[in-house]
Order: sequence, then C-alpha cells, then structure tokens
Amino acid sequence: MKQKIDIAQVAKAAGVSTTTVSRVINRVATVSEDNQRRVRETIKRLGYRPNLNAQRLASGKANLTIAFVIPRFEGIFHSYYALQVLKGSGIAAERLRCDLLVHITDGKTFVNPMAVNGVIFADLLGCEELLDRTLDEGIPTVVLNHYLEELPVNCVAIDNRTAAERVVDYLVRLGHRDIATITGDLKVQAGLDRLDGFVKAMKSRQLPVREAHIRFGDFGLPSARAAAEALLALKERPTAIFVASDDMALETINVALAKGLRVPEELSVVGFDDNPIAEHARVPLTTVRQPLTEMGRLGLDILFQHLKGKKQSPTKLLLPTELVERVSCRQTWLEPQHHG
Amino acid sequence: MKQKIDIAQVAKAAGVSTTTVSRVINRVATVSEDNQRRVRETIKRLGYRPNLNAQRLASGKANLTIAFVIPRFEGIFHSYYALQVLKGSGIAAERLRCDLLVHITDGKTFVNPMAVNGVIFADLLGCEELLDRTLDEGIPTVVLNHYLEELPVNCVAIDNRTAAERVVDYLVRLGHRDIATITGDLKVQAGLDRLDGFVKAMKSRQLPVREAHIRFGDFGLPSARAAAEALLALKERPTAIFVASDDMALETINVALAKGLRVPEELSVVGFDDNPIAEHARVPLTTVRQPLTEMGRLGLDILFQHLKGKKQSPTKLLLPTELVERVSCRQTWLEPQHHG
DNA sequence: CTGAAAGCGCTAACAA
DNA sequence: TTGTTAGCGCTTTCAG
Repeated sequence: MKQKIDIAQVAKAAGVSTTTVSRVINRVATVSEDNQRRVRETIKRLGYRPNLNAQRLASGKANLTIAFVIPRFEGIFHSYYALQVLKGSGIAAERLRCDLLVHITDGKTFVNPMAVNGVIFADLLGCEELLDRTLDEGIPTVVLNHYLEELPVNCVAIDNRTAAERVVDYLVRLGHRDIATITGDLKVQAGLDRLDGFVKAMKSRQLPVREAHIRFGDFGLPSARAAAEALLALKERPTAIFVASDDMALETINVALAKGLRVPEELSVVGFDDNPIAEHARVPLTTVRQPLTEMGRLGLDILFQHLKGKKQSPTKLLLPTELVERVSCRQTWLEPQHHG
Repeated sequence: MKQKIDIAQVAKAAGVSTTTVSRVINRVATVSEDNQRRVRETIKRLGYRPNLNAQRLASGKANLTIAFVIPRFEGIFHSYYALQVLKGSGIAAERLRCDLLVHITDGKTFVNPMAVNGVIFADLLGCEELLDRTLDEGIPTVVLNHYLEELPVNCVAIDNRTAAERVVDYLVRLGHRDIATITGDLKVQAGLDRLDGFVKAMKSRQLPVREAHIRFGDFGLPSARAAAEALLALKERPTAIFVASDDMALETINVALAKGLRVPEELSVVGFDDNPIAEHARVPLTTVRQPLTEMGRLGLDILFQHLKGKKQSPTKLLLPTELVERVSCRQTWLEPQHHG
C-alpha cells in the first residue's frame, strides 16, 4: 500500500531500461539529457521512491548504523546530560557518515540489537539486560557514563572519584574541616563513586567523616531538601557541603538561605555537573564540569574503530573533570561580608 | 572485511539448509531441538550476523525510517529545547516501531533525504534548503517550531503570538502600563511572533508602545544584558519587561538587581520557555510554558499518519501555551515589601 | 520437520 | 549512451 511502484514500472513508463533509471537516480553522468529529463519527470509523476533495502543490498554499500540508546529514566533524561552526550555522538556520526538510530527505552521495550552494526548506551540505567544481549550477540557496544570493570565492553566514563577528591582538596584549602556530603542515587555508579571519592579524600587527609555528615539523596530535589534540612539542623553543623549534583546543590542553597544562613559566608556549597543552571543561579555555583559532549564523541569514535576492525580489545576510558570556581564557597577565616 | 560470512556458510557448517538457518534466526518453531542447537552454536562460533538489508528486502518487512533533523545551531542546541522535542518524537517512535535517525546538521552536511521514509525538522534554522529538497522529492515532511503559512508542508508550532498577548494581559491586570520588551532573534519565527503579539496586544489595549521600550536581543545573554541596561537607564523606566526567553529574562533580572532595583517590587519580569532554570533561579520566574514534548510527539504522529496514507493534505497545528505564575511579577499598587 | 527453488528491488559488469 | 544479464543475502512458498 505504501510504495508499490518499482523501478521497472518507471522504466517502462519512461520508455527506457531499468539500468537507465538506476543511473539517473544515482547521478551517473552517462545518460543523455533527454532521457534524464524524461526519467526524472516520470519518477515525479509516479511518485516513485527507490527501495532503500534493495539499493543497499545490491550496491553492497550501506552506512554503518549505530543505535544510540537513551535510558528512559526521567531523572537523566530531563537533565542537561542526555542532550550533551547525544550531541557529541551525533556530530561524530555526521562526520563519519554513520546512521545514528536513537532509541529512548526503559529497557523493556523491544529493541532489536541484531538490526544495527553497533550500540552506544548513553547510560546503563535500566538497560542491563539489553547490554547482556548485545554482548551475547557479539555486537560491538560502548557504554557511556558507567565504567564496567569486569565486562569485556568498551566504556567511556567520568572520573567521579578523582573529581570528588579534588573538591575535598579545594574545600580543605579554603580552611574547611567539617565537610558534609549529600549523595546522589547510590544505585547509579556516578552517585556511588562521588561518595567513595569524598570519603577516601577525607580519610587520607585525616579529616573527620561523621556519619551524620553523610546524607543520602537520589538526585531528586525533594531528597536534597530533606538532606539539607537534616544537615543544617545539626548541632555540629558543617561549614561546607559537597552535593552530588547541581540541581541538588541549588536546592541545598535554597534551604540554607531560607534558614537565614548566608551562602557562602556561613556555608560553602559545591555541586557537580556544571549544568547551565549553576551559572545563573541565585548564588552562582562552584561545581565540577564533566566533558559530556566529549564523552559522546569518544564513544562513537571508539565504536567506529571497532567496526572498522582497527581495534579488538575493549577500550576503557575515564575522563578527567574540571573544577569551576564561582562564588558558592568561601575561606573559613575570612570575615563574613554582607552583600549589596 | 566487516561481515563476510553469510547464511550459506552457516548452513554448510551446521550441515543444514539455509532455510533451516533462516528459520532459527526468525524463531520459527518448526525446527528440531537438535538442529536448533547446532545452528545457534554455529552462528555464534562463526560470529555470523544476518544482513539487515537482505532480510528486509526478502521479507518485505521494514520499519519506517524517519530522519529527525536537529539544526546545528548552538543557541537552540544547547538549550533545553532540542531534547524535549526529541523526547516527544522518540517516545512516539518507540511506540510506533519507527526507526528514528537523528541528524545534527548545519544544513550543509550531506544528508540524503532519499534514504528515509519521512523527515522531521526539529526547527527550520539553517535547514531551508534541505526542506526544499525533501519537498521537491515528495518526501513526507514535518517542520516543528516554525509555522510555514505558504508551503504545503506539515507544521507543528507554538502559538507565540497569543502567548505574548496573554503576557501583556497578565501584566495589565497587575496594573502595569509602562511595559517594555526584550525581543529574541527576529530572524527566528518565534522571536518575531513574540514581538508581534506583544505590540498587537499593547495597541489593542490602548497602551503606549514607546520605541525606546522595544529592545532587540538575539536570545543570547550579552544581548539581553545590553538591552536590559538600556531599558533600566531610561528616564521613563518601564515597570515591567516581557523578555523573549528565560535565559534572557534571568539576565535581565541580574542587571536589575545589580542596579539596586528590587524584583518584583520595583520591576516585574516575564520570561518565555519555562526552562528548568526559571524555577530555580534567584527570583523564580513567571514565564510561558510551551508544550515541547507534545510538539515532538505530534510531529511524529502526523508523519506516521501520512506515511500510512491515512492523511493527504498538510496538517498545520499551532499549540497553545500556559502562563506559569511564579514570583517575578507584582501588582503595581502594592506597597513594596522587603524580603528575608 | 526439512530443503529446493523462486524471487524481493536494485545495481553493476559486460556487451552492444 | 544504452540494455542485457547476473547476482546482492535472505525469506518463503511448496513439495517432500
């Protein structure tokens, strides 16, 4: 019903052979002006559209098709994150002439990994089974934002541990000792690693890691609010808080301000992500910038290498981050100032 | 080099016919346990991957392939916008089992529209020529976020004019009369329409539209800053400003606060987009929410209808918006209050 | 339960 | 410049 006319019908209608029609479709120069015109006109008149599969099969030429899987997980999807990563892969795909097939899935909807040359998971969230399948089928795969130590699969992730350690260093340099943290969802690797890095750094610097100073959030605003309220109600109130995401950090600041605490004068806050909202916030946020677009780009490039057979063993990358200093932190020994 | 073994080789190695191999690939039940096992094992051993194009061609079954074109235009791409729209189309594509091919392009890179069943432009920015081509080739096409009055093409856009009028109404109801606007890029339809709607609404309410009260921005922060500074330096300073995007609105507020003006007590500001940043801003922003995800969803649904032959004439939709009231506006007759 | 044979719609030698 | 003739790799009747 959709596409019944084929090249033969066009050929007949135009009074030429299928070869000639094929030639004009493929812009092969060796067709007379006259036939060219006639064929084009016939194609348009009949509304003919070549069958892509037949073209590809016959010519043996086909772009590499890569599935870009975005977990349908509201948290990540709504955030700044997904688009930045997609952008990186998308621009690389354009450059390498790959077809990028985007799938937004909760991991349950049917995605046939057999149908593509390779797969990129923008994150692993909820797609563990899908990953098993691609691995099982031997389909070249890259997992972004989740470092899989054990599995023989390509990974490109962010070095969250080192990032968290740097944050602690920074805070310590400003004179803080009572540093708390509000974690992300610990089921998410990034969440866990940021906490690990934090704890490790605190310990190695002989700083107290009070149990009450570790509060568990889940990247959602309500969890951050609860955590911040608990933290700020403490008798031994921290002078600084490392929060696992910018969203949550901003919410933490809101709680502090509502309580009449000045930020950064009385409380320093560091976020994570460098979400654009961090820059424009009430108190521009000091945070950790992650190379998201770069991660997407690398993911596609690595997959391409593998597909071209130029690589065999899994590539595992841990990308460095950058601390972006804005105004949400302050040296402890400075006299609190009042603003305008 | 990539994929040399075919079904025949698998068949031979497994000691069965190609038909049988095909059957196990396609999970047709009528294969003996024994053969099934043997074939699967052989497939894995040889690392055989079926040729998708051959499969599709032979079976006549193929998913619809739809190109989702995202203009590579930093402004739009970086924003909240693109992902929301993609999300809408992506989820619909998943539901309808369409392949969504994402192209991030500046309109110049080679995109072969012949190779897909339909095209969705996430925006027209820079893709005018591409659109001409798809139209010329007779490929079903949907343009999002840009209403094309003349062209016989499906459009789903936001009703920016009415939205702007509503904003004026709202401000008038709060008692404002000296209302200014900072426009978006007027080369972008949304920018122009928001200005048009503003001017129209002001005139129809007999309110003064001072030339000095219309400042031209381009959706960029620097332009907003300049515009805001000019506006607030005026002798006849407006009591309210309608800004064409949330980003710019927030920058406007920053300028105002830096000048010592209180918002909303001394200056009301309305944005446009309902970008998440608007909610978490220093002064939570009253703004216009656009149904972006819905727009994406509709785009794909409409395209699907056309591809199924259930629709012929172009569909043109103008989606309504919603004013989200937060705290950046204030009644003029209220006594200014102090916060905190 | 299995296999032989006939295409799917198009391209690409090879002749003419 | 054009047409003839084989396939591309797989699925699918239709016999067995």
